[in-house]
Amino acid sequence: MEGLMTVLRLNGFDGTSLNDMAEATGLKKASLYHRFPGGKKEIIEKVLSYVNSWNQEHVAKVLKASRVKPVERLEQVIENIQILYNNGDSICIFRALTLETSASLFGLQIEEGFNLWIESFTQLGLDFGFEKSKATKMAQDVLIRIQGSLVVAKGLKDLTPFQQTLISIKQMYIN
Amino acid sequence: MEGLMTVLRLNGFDGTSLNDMAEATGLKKASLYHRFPGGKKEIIEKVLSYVNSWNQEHVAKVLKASRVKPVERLEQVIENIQILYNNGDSICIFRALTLETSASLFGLQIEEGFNLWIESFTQLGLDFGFEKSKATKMAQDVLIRIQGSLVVAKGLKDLTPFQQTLISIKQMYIN
DNA sequence: GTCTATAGCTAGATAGAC
DNA sequence: GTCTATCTAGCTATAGAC
Repeated sequence: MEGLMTVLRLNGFDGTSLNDMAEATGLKKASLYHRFPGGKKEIIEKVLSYVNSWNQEHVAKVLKASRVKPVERLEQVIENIQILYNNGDSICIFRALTLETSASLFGLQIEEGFNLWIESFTQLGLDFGFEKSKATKMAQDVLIRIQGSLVVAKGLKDLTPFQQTLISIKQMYIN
Repeated sequence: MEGLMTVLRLNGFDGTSLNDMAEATGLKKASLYHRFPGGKKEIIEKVLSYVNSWNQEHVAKVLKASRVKPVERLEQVIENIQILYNNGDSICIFRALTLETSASLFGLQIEEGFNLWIESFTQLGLDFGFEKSKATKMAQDVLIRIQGSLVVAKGLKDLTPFQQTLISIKQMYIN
């Protein structure tokens, strides 16, 4: 799954061939078809399920841990986000899969992933003491800025936009 | 050029075939090779040059028009951005071309496009009276938020993140 | 459950008529 | 400068041995 995620983030739907996927998993093409009879589409669906489990575990669960102080939750999640995106060098798989064909195939799972982030960060905002509408707006802003900074970092070949964005997100909640 | 831009934004580098491009232009494949001997790569290079000319004309030139009041420049540019991205429904071509293969092929032109935006919005910030470092930071933030809101809008199938982002960008400079 | 071999198709690219 | 026809390579997917 990790290997599949990597090639998909690098090359997107049309740019990732079944040969690439075979190489990434160490299996041959026919073996992939044995495990995923639905072919390329099913493989990616399973990868996206894996990604959303990761989000559930390393984003949602952390942000909603009501026993932990909000500041600590935020810091933990930011650390996880840095790992997920490899300090800004790795593209978000949802971004890589939101071109025409792939968006129509996997739109529901992508929507689910984004909504999970927004929902979790909204809870964090509430626990920080912001009111509902403000907390929601902040959560959307977090998602927008992270996604945007990844695009810009890649385009400028400079990871500082991503890193500064994480800092300014922290300040959004703390100041 | 407009037609080529459209298919490229929708499908990206690997997802856009020469047949798609032929259909988008009304020419046959062989005619495309006559006009662009370098094939797919050269076609996209020319499209990106066209895009950067558009940016020069409809973003940079507008934002740097020192005779016009900064507020009016900002409003004009936001209107142009809305048209460019079709109210948030159309992906940025730079975003569609920043996967592995295409990023390495067209990285310089993409970087050029992003830098033009940042530079132009920095000038706007200066003319609004912000100091240099603040104006630069705001300009980067504008680019990040626009790109991010396009990603999120597409992922959520909801254009409001993009539209609200344009509003909040206006407020960034005016308030 | 993994593999080799291959089918059927479309990709990018070229040759050459008009 | 546009076209039809065609090349080779790679694609997704399948058949069938082990």
